[in-house]
Amino acid sequence: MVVDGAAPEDSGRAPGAGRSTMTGAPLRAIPEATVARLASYLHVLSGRRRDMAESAVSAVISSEELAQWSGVNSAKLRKDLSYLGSRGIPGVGYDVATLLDALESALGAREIYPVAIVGIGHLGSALAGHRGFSGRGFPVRALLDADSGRIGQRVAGVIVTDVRETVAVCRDAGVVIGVIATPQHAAQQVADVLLTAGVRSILNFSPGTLVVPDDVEVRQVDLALELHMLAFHELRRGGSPARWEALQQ
Amino acid sequence: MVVDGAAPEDSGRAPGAGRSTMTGAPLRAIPEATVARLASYLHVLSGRRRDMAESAVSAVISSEELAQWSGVNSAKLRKDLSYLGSRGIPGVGYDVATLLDALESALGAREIYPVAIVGIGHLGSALAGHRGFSGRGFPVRALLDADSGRIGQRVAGVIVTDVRETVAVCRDAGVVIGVIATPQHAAQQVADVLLTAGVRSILNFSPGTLVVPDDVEVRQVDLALELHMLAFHELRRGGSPARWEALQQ
DNA sequence: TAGATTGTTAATCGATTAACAATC
DNA sequence: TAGATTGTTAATCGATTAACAATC
Repeated sequence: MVVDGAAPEDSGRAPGAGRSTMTGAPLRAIPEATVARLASYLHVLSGRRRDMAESAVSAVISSEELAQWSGVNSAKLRKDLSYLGSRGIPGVGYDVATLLDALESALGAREIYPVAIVGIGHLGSALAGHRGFSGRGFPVRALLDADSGRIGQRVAGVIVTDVRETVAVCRDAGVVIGVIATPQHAAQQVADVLLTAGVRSILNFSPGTLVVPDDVEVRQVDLALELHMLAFHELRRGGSPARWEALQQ
Repeated sequence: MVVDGAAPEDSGRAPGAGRSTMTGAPLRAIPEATVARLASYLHVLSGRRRDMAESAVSAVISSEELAQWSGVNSAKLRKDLSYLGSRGIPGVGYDVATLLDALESALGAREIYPVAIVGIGHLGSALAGHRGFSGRGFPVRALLDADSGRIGQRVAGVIVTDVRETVAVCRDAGVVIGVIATPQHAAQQVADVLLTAGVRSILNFSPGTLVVPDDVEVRQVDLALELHMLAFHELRRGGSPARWEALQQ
C-alpha cells in the first residue's frame, strides 16, 4: 500500500544499483513496485505448481497466462521478469522451474529470516500463529511483551519474554525482522530497541510514522488507513447503504 | 499497500472526475496515492489535536510541521492539500480545525461504514476486537464463519453466524465493507457472496488475487508479500545474520 | 516454414519536487 | 513594511503500456 500497502513512505530510498546474483549475472536496480509484483508472481507460481504436480502438464507458461493469474498486464509482467535476466523462450514461454528458481533467487526466498514479534495482544498472537511466517522462511523466534500477565506464557509454541530483554533475545536468536504489534504510543520506543538489537527490517502494524535511519526498511500495515481508502471509494461511488439495499432488491 | 500496502493492483481504475463536496466546491480527481496520504494527515492531525487539547496552543500548523509529523516532503503535502480546495493562509499556515474538517469531509470520515468479517480464525478474531474498526466509523456488524464449532460463539460482542447466511445478514446489517480473513482457497467464493450481498468495498487479508467487477475496490493486505519485501531488502543489504551479530558486538 | 511469444523500445502517463510569485 | 508561508508552475523522475523486431 500499495498497499500498498499504500502508506506514505520516504520515497528517496537509494535503489541499490550494481548487484549481482549468486550465478554472477549482473542486475539492473529493481524498482520497489516490481519487487512487490515479483513476490506476487512467485506466490502464484508456487501455488499453481503444487496444483499441477501430479499431472505431467506443460512445465512452460506464457507471460499472458501468468499475467492473468496475477491480475496484471502481460507487458508489465515481461518487463518485470526482464529485471531477473531470466530468459524466456520466444514463441514458447517461460520454463516454470527456471522461472521459480530465478524468482526465489532474486527475492532471497531460499534464505531463512528469523522474526521477533513485539506486542502479544490479539493481533500479535494471531500473527505468531500465522502460516505466512513459519511456513515460508520467516520462523518466529521471539515474542516480546511489556505486560507481566503475558510474560512467560506460551503462544504458538514460543514463550513470551519481557520486552526489556529484547536486545539480548533478538541477538541470541539471530532475529533480522522485527514485527511491531503494540499500541501506537509504544511503537517508536520499540523500534528504537529493535534497532539497537541490529534489526534493519521492520513490519509495523501500529499506525503512525516511525523515525528510523535511512538503511532501515519499514513496511507499514495500517488497518485504519485501508479502511479510510475504502470509505473514500464508497463516498466516490456516491452509494449510501440505504440506496444499495433498494438497488439490490 | 501500502501500503501499503504494495500489492499488485488493477491500475486502470477510473479516477472518478467531477465530484463536489457538500459545500459545493468542485474538486479535481484525487490520485490514489494522495488519498492514502490525506488519510495519514487526518490521523496525525487528530492525534496531535488531542495532545494539545488542554493547552491553548496555536490552532495553526505549517505545511513544514505537518509534513515532518507525517514523514513526507512539504511540497508534496501542500500539493496534496490543494486537492481539497481548502485554503491555507500564506505567511501563517493552516487552521487546524478547518483542515481537519476538510480532510474528514473529503475522505467521508464522518460517515458510518458497517463492516462484516468473514473467517473468524485467529486473525479474524483479532480484527473483530481491533480499535481501528469500531473506534473510527467502521462498526463490526457481522461475523461469519464456515466452522460449526465457531458458529454461535460471541467474539468481541458479536455472534458468529453461518457463512451461508452472509447475504441476508449483510443486507440486514447494512454492511458496506467486507473483510476477508479466510484461508486462500475460500477467498474468491467469499468475495462472490459479498458481491451478491451488495458489498462493493473489500479488505482482503488472504493472499492471491480476487476477481471482481470494475466498480469494486479491493485493498489487499498480504503479510507474506510484506515479508518478502523485507527479505529482499535484507538480501540487498547483503547482511547475513551472522555478519550482523559480529558487527554488533 | 508458419505461428507464437519473448524482450525491448519509445510513447505515454502520472507522481514528485524545487522554486517562486502571490499573499497574508 | 518585513517576514513567512502558501499554492502552483514547470522540470524531473519513474512507472506503465502498446507495439514490434527478434527469436524459437
